[in-house]
Amino acid sequence: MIIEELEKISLFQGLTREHYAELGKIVVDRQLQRGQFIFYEGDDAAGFYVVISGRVKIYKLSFEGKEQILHILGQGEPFAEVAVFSGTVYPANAMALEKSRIFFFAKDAFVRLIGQNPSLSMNMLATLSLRLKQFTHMIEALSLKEVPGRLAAYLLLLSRQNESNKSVKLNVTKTQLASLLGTIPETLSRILTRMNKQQFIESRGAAITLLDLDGLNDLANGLRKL
Amino acid sequence: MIIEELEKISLFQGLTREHYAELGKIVVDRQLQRGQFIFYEGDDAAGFYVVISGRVKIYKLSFEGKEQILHILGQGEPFAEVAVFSGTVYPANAMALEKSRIFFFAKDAFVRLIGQNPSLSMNMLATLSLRLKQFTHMIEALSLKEVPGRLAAYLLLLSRQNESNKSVKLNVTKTQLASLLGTIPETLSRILTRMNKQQFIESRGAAITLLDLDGLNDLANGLRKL
DNA sequence: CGCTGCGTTGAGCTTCTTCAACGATCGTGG
DNA sequence: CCACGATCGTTGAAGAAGCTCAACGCAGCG
Repeated sequence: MIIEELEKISLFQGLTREHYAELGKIVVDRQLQRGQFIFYEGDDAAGFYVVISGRVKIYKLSFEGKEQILHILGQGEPFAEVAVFSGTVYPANAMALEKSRIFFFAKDAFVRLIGQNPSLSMNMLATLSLRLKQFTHMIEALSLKEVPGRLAAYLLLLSRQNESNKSVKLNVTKTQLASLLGTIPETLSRILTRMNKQQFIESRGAAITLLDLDGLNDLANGLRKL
Repeated sequence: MIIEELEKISLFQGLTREHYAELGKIVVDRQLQRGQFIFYEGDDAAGFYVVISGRVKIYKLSFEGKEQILHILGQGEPFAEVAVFSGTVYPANAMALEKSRIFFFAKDAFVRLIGQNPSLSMNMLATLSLRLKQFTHMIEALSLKEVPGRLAAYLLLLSRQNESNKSVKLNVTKTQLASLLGTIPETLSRILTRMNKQQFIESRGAAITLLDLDGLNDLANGLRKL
């Protein structure tokens, strides 16, 4: 049961049967309620996690309580890997967005495994690099784009992933989307309204149809304003 | 000459004599003028670099020309490592801030080395993790802190590094600092003035004395406003 | 059935940017 | 070595973008 789940995790692709067995020995299987905390920023970092089912958010909080979501992770995605290789505490908070199942891997046991398995370490390097790239885009968006541009970029990203090009279904609440885009629900709501009025999109609840891909692209690149 | 430089690079600590020789074979030694470009965002990523002397900035540009500096790198620090493990193009621009010397390592040759050397791969994992943590702080700052808070956090960071606790010397121009903090020179200048007037700091050019560490800490954490 | 969280809208305000002007400084070529 | 241009840094006035606060409808869930 556990081994089967391990084999589905892309981070663990290319491992030998023995290594799966090793992983199986050190893994801790956890069930989470919706809204349950996994760790808080500053907690001692004992290891990292992989989402088996459900969804998890990684986020920071300001003193006033404003939230910035760094990631929303789904099936097969690892999180808190940073804790394994650098630093002794988690640099952000983690919470289950829905009923979820996650695997925990203790730091030291995992480091031993990775030292013996070049393929595992290459996978981990690729994972970390990917995250760095994502953060690069997030920093760019926060610093160089206004909220309409960030939203447009996000919608286009979704449409590229979904393949059903012009129709997109938000997989997070609008409040969470606001937090992911570095803004607040009120602002997001207003901008969605404006995008509707100006025929960039047509949104009904979580279902959004992209009416003007070129226009959205211009918004995302700062070539046009709302 | 080259081998000696390689031995000083912390990313390469713990390697055998043979591996240094290998690295020496694949390294490309480059001299850069102040202001010289190293690569542009979107360029084909052939490998990564290490700064031997001088300083290099990694940055993004908006369509309107506003710049966000992601990193400023000095002696011994690697950059563009992401290019090696994920993606085919550089995700940002790189330019020498001063006369600099850098080493270039081609992607494929380096990947071969890393596959054979667990110590090298652990070093690389640690490096990437550190960068991720730095980016986490940057995202937090951009999204959750106002400019005075970002500046206070930056000054405190410098003072912690320098050990000469309360006296800090900016190692970048104020224009660059503004870009690093996600703002513009005018705003930074105004805030420095206010911090002076309110006795948080005393600044003369690039030399800044931190007069009220607790106050700066409060600013950095959003407990107090300027 | 009531409660809680989500989403929307309006009014007012804060923060930051833009645009403009100007002095200081730095580096370079004459 | 000086003079010049370019960059850097500062300050003011005006404007834009986004946030806060408040109110309210709505849906989902216990």
